[in-house]
Amino acid sequence: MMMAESVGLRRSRNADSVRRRNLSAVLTLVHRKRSLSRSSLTTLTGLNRSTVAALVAELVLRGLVVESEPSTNSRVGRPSPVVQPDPRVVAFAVNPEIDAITVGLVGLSGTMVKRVRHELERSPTVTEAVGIASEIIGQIRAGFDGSALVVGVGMALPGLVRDRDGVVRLAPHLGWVDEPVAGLLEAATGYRVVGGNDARLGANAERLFGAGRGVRDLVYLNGGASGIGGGVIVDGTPLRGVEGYAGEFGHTLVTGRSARDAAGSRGSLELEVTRDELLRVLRMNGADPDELERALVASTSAEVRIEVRRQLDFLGIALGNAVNILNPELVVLGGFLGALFSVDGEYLESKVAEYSLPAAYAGMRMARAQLGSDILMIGAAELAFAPILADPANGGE
Amino acid sequence: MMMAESVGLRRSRNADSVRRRNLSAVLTLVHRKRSLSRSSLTTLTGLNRSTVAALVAELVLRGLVVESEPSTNSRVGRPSPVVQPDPRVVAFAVNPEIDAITVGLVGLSGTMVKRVRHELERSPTVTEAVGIASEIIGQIRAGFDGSALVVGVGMALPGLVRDRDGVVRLAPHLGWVDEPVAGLLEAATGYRVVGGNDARLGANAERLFGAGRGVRDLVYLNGGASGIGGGVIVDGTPLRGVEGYAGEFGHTLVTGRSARDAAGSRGSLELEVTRDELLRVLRMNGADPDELERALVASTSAEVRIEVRRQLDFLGIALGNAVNILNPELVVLGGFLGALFSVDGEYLESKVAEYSLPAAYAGMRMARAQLGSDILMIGAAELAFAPILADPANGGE
DNA sequence: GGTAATTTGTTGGCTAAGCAAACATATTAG
DNA sequence: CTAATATGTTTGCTTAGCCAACAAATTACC
Repeated sequence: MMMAESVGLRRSRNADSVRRRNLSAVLTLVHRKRSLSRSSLTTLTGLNRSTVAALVAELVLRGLVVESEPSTNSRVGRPSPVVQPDPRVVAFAVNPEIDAITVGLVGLSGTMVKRVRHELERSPTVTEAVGIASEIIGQIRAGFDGSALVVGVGMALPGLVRDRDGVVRLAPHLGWVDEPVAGLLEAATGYRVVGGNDARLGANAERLFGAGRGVRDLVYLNGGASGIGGGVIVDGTPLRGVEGYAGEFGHTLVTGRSARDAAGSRGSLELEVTRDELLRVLRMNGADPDELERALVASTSAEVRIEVRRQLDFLGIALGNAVNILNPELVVLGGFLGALFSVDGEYLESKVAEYSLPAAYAGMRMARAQLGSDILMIGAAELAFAPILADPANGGE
Repeated sequence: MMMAESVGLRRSRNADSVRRRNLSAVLTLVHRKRSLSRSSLTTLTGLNRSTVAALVAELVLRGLVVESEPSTNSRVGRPSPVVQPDPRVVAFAVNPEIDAITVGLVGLSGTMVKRVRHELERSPTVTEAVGIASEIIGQIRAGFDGSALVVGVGMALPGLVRDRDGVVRLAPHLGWVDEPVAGLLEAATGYRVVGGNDARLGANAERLFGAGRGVRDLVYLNGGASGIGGGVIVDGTPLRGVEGYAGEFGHTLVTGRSARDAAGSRGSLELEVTRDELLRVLRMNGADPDELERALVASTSAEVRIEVRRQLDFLGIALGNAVNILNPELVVLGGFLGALFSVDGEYLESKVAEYSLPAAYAGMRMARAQLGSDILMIGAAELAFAPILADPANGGE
């Protein structure tokens, strides 16, 4: 059993796994493209016309997709019906933070249906977070007309999350240690709840619907108020590691301090590259990402310019190392790292070039994150959609 | 077509791909285990008895495996025939180095059949390397009795290799730049030739037949005379990156020097952690790995102890970063890095613990590489075996 | 405006391949 | 020597994708 895994065989590969794979392929395509003609499904999957017709029919029967009249502006030939995710299929997304808990309702098309942000006076305990989230979920649920199919709840958690069971091993900013958040919310709501690290979910969201569409190998780094998180997509799949902790770029050592002077700080990326320091040199307190970016771009202060370059130097080291190790096609920068990139992307690129192998650097490009504030909602919902996308016939159980 | 890829669908998933997958699963298991009863194939694959019988029969017919009498010491019940790789199925492995070119003949069971090391006065040009390799291959070929099935040639190359076409982008120690080595050897021998970075092939070999058996996420680092190479296995698959350059840990920045004093060296791992420096403090010139290790362990010199710790400090930083980013289950150290680990593994572990997140470190262990000098031969041959393992029915073309 | 070309949907029969069940066989247990 | 057990072997069943023929809906073009 363990050995079967080691050959790379996931499930049974008996005859009916073919059906499962094909249903999954079709549903996944519809999910990602949001709208698609049946004929393009045929070309994209490489399956026979008649087979695709049968697959789509089954998905319609299961209430996962809807088929509608062909679009008018078509080419020569018989028009092909349009296939879209059934709007009744939804997932909840939950994102607890220091100052708020956000709950969203996301459709199978990857679009936000509803979004509720509950502001907080102080950082919530696990019990509070679960209580508030389940209450909001209950409210939204009460508004359903009965036809909705909720596939589950995905949680974007700011910390180390063991993805097997959604236990938060450590969320320093929330002060959570070894908290079975997913399990608690599951008990409170009755839905299946899956948790994941916020930045890793963001990486996946950017790959599916943002700057990384169609890219199979990318590195995503996000700069937030509480530090730097990241995620890696390898060959189209989010990198997990053994227990789901992969992608912690924030703790990469980027200076020799620790090795040199024992008294110094650890010299990790997220100690050197911080939003707070940018705000300080800009003489601002707290700002939303756009505001920060405008101020950075507008600033003519030498102090600001120097600080930006200092931070870009360190970011360049971390990215250079990442490029050497992972040889990605794309590096996506989100949060205030995106702002830094906007301010002086060329300088950052020159630094990455300096610290990475020419061949690896040559195959790479950089981009800002495209998804805005919905990114974590979409990423979290993706967790909840995953089972049904992988196995549309039995994904519910 | 590109999009089909982005859904994670490799080939066609029509009905006969099931057969391909199952044949591949069986042959891969036989390849890895070397010897296996048919009944254990049934349990390991999860397929039906009769299906496995048919699959094995087809593989026998194609000359890829042999079935033999059941082993005598069996349990209750009808004994099950033993399935093994057909010994006639072989691959050539080629490893050009500064001072020698090694050619090996490796069986489908992953064992060395023959090995020829051709010593050189000076570093070979590409033409020389290809010439020598193809001549040795010709000689070995001449000794075949005609029944041998050569699936191809795998090359372990000390440098950056674009794995799509086996072009060496840069092999600093050999002085090769943008050399289509694989193509040249293919033309010279008529066999299909595939090339890969030596350390990455080593990582795969260790995973299949060495310290990493059964492990799905591992990081491998090898220390050689010419630097430090590495490879990463993610979820059971070697990490490639876009063009196959992933795993270049040697160039990881482990000091802040470059950012601090522009005059200093780059401060990369392989500039700080070197075999030459160990040899220098040991007052040795050139030594085989075992000799170096014995000397290191035996030495009581303070200078040696200090240098070992200095190198372990840097190695600890690089590994700590790697652990944070990749969250591996196992770190395997080969070459003189294995020797360093033997000398003071506990110190290295303490350093890795210091630079990595506790949760990620807790899930990890370290080990020495197990495969000796055959590692590159086995890893390279694996490249040649890959097509036939993936598609036993048509892997030849 | 009518016919041809084109593309796609629909239907019915075919085939590949895994599965299940019944039976056969070779071993150990006692 | 018989029972228990595990596995090989054989036969027919079922699933599901494919193909080919035909139908339908659109554009192209005279």
